[in-house]
Amino acid sequence: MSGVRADRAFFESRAEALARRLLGQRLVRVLEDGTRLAGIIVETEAYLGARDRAAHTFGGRWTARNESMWREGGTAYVYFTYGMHHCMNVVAGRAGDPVAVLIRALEPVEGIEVMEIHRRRKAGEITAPRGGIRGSSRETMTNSRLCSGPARLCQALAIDRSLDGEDMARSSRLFIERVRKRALADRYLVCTPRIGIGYSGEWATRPLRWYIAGNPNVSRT
DNA sequence: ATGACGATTTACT
DNA sequence: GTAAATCGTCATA
Repeated sequence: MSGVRADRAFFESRAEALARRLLGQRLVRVLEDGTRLAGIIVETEAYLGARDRAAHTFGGRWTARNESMWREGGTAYVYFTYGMHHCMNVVAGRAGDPVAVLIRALEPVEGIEVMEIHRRRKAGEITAPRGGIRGSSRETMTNSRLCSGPARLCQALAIDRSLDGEDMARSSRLFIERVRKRALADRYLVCTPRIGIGYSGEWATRPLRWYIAGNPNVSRT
C-alpha cells in the first residue's frame, strides 16, 4: 500500500522520460486536516520549454505565472486558465531548464468520497443551472469522471495556485509515491499528440502525450 | 489601460 | 457535434 516517496533524482530527467516514469505512480495530496487524497497517474503530457510552441515557456518566456517552471525538477507548476480551471505540472530537469509534465488524469484510490465532494461543490458553484443542480451532472459523477482531465483532478484533489511552486521532493502537502520500482513498459502505454494545443503549429502533431492503455480514467481516446 | 486569449469542462442541439 | 462559462495573464500602447 505505501510507496517510496519520489526524491529529487526521480524528477531530474528529460520531460518525455519523466512523463512516462510518472505513469503508474501515485500522486498524493494531504489536506490541512490530514486527509489523504491520492490517485494513480494514468495520463501525462510533456512540455519541452523554450523550443516548444505549446509550452508556457516558449521562446524563453519568464513571467509571474510560469516562474515555477524555471525551478528545479520536482517543483509543482499550477496555473489557472479559462477563468475557472487549475491544471498541475511536475517540473522536470534542472533549475533554469523550463520543462514540465502536465498531469492529465488519475485513477482515484484514496479519499474518493472527499474528491466527490470537491468535484460536486465546484461544479455546483460554477455551472449550477437555473433551478439548481439536478439530474445527470450529479448522478453520473462516477469514479471514472472524477479525475479524468487536468482540471478535474485539480478540483478533486483541491490543487490550486496556493500549491504553485511547491517542492514535491520535500513537501508534506503534495508529492509522488513510487508504488512501482520500474517504469511501465512501452507496450502498456499509448503515445499520441497532446490535447488542446491546436494553436501550436508543428508542435501540435508531436507525440508527447502518454497514457496507460485501456485505463478507463484517461481523459480522451 | 485595454483587449485577446486560453495545456478545459459542461450542457445542450 | 457546438457553444457558453469566466477571468487572470500578458502583450501592446
